[in-house]
Amino acid sequence: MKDKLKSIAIQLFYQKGYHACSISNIADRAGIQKSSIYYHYINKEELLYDILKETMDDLNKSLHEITTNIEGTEEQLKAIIRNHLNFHMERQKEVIISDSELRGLTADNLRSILRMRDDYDKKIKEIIKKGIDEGIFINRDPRVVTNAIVTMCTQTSTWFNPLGNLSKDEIIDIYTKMIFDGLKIKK
Amino acid sequence: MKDKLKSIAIQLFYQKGYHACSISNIADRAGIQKSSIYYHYINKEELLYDILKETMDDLNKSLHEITTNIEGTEEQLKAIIRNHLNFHMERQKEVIISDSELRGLTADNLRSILRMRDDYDKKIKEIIKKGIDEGIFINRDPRVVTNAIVTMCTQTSTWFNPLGNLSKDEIIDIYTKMIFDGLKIKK
DNA sequence: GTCTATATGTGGATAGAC
DNA sequence: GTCTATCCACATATAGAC
Repeated sequence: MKDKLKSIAIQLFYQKGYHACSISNIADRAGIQKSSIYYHYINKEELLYDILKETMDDLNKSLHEITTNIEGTEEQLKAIIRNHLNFHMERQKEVIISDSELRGLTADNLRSILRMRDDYDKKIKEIIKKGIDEGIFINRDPRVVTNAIVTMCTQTSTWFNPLGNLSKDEIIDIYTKMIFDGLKIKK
Repeated sequence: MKDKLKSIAIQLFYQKGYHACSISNIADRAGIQKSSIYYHYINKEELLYDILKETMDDLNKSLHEITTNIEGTEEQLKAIIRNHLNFHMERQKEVIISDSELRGLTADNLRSILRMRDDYDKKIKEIIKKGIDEGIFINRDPRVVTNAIVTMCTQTSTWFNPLGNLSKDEIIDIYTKMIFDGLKIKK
């Protein structure tokens, strides 16, 4: 039931927003009384935190896999982009909640999630830096470059349509080429 | 007072989120009773809609200025990117509300805002298409390319720090170069 | 592990005086 | 244009039975 509640909450927090979705809404859909929810979660925030924590954990784990198993700066960055895009197109609801409902967390929980997010971004920034040092990437502020890449990939969660006429792989291909080579035809 | 209420609402909707911010919160900060708000706005949603509408209006106007006053596909796209970035770094609160609180709108109001947003995106897509036809941009799905560019620029609203050590112009410069030429040093 | 019943607060919104 | 007073619905959360 705890898992069921979580997946209902993901659906409803995504659809209506955390504050617009009540404990009753979740209970109704689970077919239990709202008071029964408090057996599984001490309060509403813990339910939100559980979702955010799991999502960030999974994302960070997938990044760790890549940095330990793939060699070469450019290949690493390509794999990271592919992974980030896949993750955000596959788990659209969770990542949209992660991006818009952090204000629903109290201070400690917020800190914990922000630290995970910072760790993730920092690892990518280090790879960009490495590429600049190795002379394969153009020397531009790594913080800004990282933000640009991460945010554009993250936002696929908001517009990607699994039933649309473009597959995830086609989008990954376009994004990768755009990031590495840009828009313009070189003379 | 109506303007004052709007600017307080922008601040609070941004900080706490639309549903987490009550009419009382806004009234308190304005130094009036909550019932007095209903003299200016018929309900809470109209206040949200007023903010979103004005923001989208301003954004669309600025885009129209560019497409009528600037010649050349590449120069137009550069100006659009510069404008979009400037707008999103200058009006961070409003655009973040625009991006996260659409669910607070009822059907008619939502349709109206979405149409404005679609118009905006469509104009950019047309310019990308034109650049492809003219042989200056690489032939990739214009919808995807537009989304990539627009979303990465929009998200500066979430991380740009006006007090940070990078100016808006420096960020615009980096973004423009990344979009047109990518990350990699060409051999 | 889920139920019924309930406490308590606060939400958006309206009526009518000044 | 702002006030006081009030309505009613619904929010989160708890107590205690089954």
